[in-house]
Amino acid sequence: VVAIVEGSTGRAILHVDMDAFYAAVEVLVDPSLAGKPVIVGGSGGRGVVASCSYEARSYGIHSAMPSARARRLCPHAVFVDGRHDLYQEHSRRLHQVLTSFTPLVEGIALDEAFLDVTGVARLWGTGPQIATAIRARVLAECGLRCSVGVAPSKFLAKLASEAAKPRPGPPGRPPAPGPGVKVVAPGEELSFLRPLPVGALWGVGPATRRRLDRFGIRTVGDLAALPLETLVGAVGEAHGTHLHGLSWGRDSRAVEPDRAPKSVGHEETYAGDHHRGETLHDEAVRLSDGVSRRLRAAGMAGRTVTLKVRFASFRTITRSRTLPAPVDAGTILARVATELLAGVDPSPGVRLLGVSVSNLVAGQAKQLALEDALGGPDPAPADLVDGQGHRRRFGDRAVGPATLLRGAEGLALKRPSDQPWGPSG
DNA sequence: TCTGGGGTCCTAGGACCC
DNA sequence: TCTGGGGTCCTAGGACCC
Repeated sequence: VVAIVEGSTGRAILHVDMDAFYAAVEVLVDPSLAGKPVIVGGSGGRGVVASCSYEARSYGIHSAMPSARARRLCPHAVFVDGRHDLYQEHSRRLHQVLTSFTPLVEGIALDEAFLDVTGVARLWGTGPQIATAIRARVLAECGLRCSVGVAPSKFLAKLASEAAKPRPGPPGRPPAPGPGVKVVAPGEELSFLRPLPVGALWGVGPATRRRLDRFGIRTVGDLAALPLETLVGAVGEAHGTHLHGLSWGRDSRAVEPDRAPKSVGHEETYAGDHHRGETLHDEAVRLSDGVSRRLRAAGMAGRTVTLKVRFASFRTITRSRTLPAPVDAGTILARVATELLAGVDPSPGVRLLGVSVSNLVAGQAKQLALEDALGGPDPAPADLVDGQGHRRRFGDRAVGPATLLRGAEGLALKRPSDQPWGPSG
C-alpha cells in the first residue's frame, strides 16, 4: 500500500482534522465533562452550535444548528460559551507538533491542516506511518484526538480524514471509534470517490447541490458522468471545471504554508434588532477599534473598508470604500465605517453589523493624516461625486467622463467633449 | 429550526486605460 | 466620426468552508 501511495503521482498529502475540537478542549480543561453531551456555542436566543462532542451528536446535534434547537433535542446537554483564545492556544501546540514533521504545513482552520510529507520519507517514513505517528504525538502532547487522511492530493486526503472519524452512537450511548487513519492509494481514487454523495466534495454546498439535483446528480460518480459543458452551464465556468476535475480524482493544488491573510474583520449579531442610527454608529466605532487592534497586532494595513449590515429579514448588504493608501488606525476605520453606515436606513431593524478591512499589505501602514485618507475634512455629500473631491480621494487617474457626468449639478461637465484635458491628459 | 463569526473565492457590471 | 478589445480596479452580492 505504501509503495503505491507514494508511487505514481509522487505526492503524499496528509489532512489532519481534530475530533470535535472546541468541545474536546473544553473536556480537556474540565475532565468532569468527559462522556457527556457538550455543546460549544452561543447559548443566547440567536446562538448556533460551533462544535459539539460525539455524545451530543448522537442526538442529531451538529455544528451550525441553532442552539435553541440543540437544547430541545438534548435538554441535559452541557452548554459552554466558546473561548476562542483557549482554542487558539491549543491550536498553536498542535501546529508545533505538525511542523516538527515537516515545514510544509498549511493550516486551514484552528483544528485542521494539510501536510505534504512527500519529501520527508527518509526522516519519518511513509505517509501512513507519519499519520499514525502524528496521532500518537498529538494525543501525548496535546491530550487531544485527531483523524488523519492520507492520499496523493489535498481533496482526497480531506475526504479520507472524514472517513477516519469516529461515529456517534445511538442516543445516550458512547461513540464508535473510527479507524483514525484512512489511506486512499493511487488507483483507488475513483472507487473511493464514486459512491460518495456530491455534497461531500469541497465546494458543493446547499445551492450547488440543489442545482445538481435537477440533473439527477446524487453521487460523485453521477457527477463524473455529466459532460463538462453541461456542468459548466449549470454552475459556472470556474466552479464547473474545478468540480469536474475533482469528480475524476484530479487535484494538483499544492500545500501552501504561510498564506498571508486577505482580510480582517469583526461582526456581531445582536440579541435584539437595532433601529436607531446613533446606536449603530457607536457599534461601528467599537467594531472598527477591534479590527484596528488586530490589524496592528498582525503588522498589517488595508485599503478597503467594508461595512456589512444584516436586517431583521436576514437580507444582507455590504457597502465598501477603497482608500488611496493602506490604513490601520481605528480613527480612520471608524470614520469610513460610519460614513458608509450613514447611507443605510436602519429603520427595518438591524440584527448584525460588521466591519472588515481587505486589500491588505504587510508591514507598517504608511500613516496618512485623516484628511489625506478620506479626501478632505468632513466632506459634504456632493464632495463625494464632484470631480475635485473624487480626484482628491482617488487620484487624477480616477476621474473620467462618467465620474464628471454623475457629479453634482453645476460642478460637473455635461458631455465628454467638454473635457478640459486633452487625449493624453 | 429562524439561522454565529471567522474567513476565502468567484462573478458581473461599470469605469477606465492603452 | 465612430468604434474595439484586452486588462485592471472597484463595488456588490453570493456560495462556501470550519
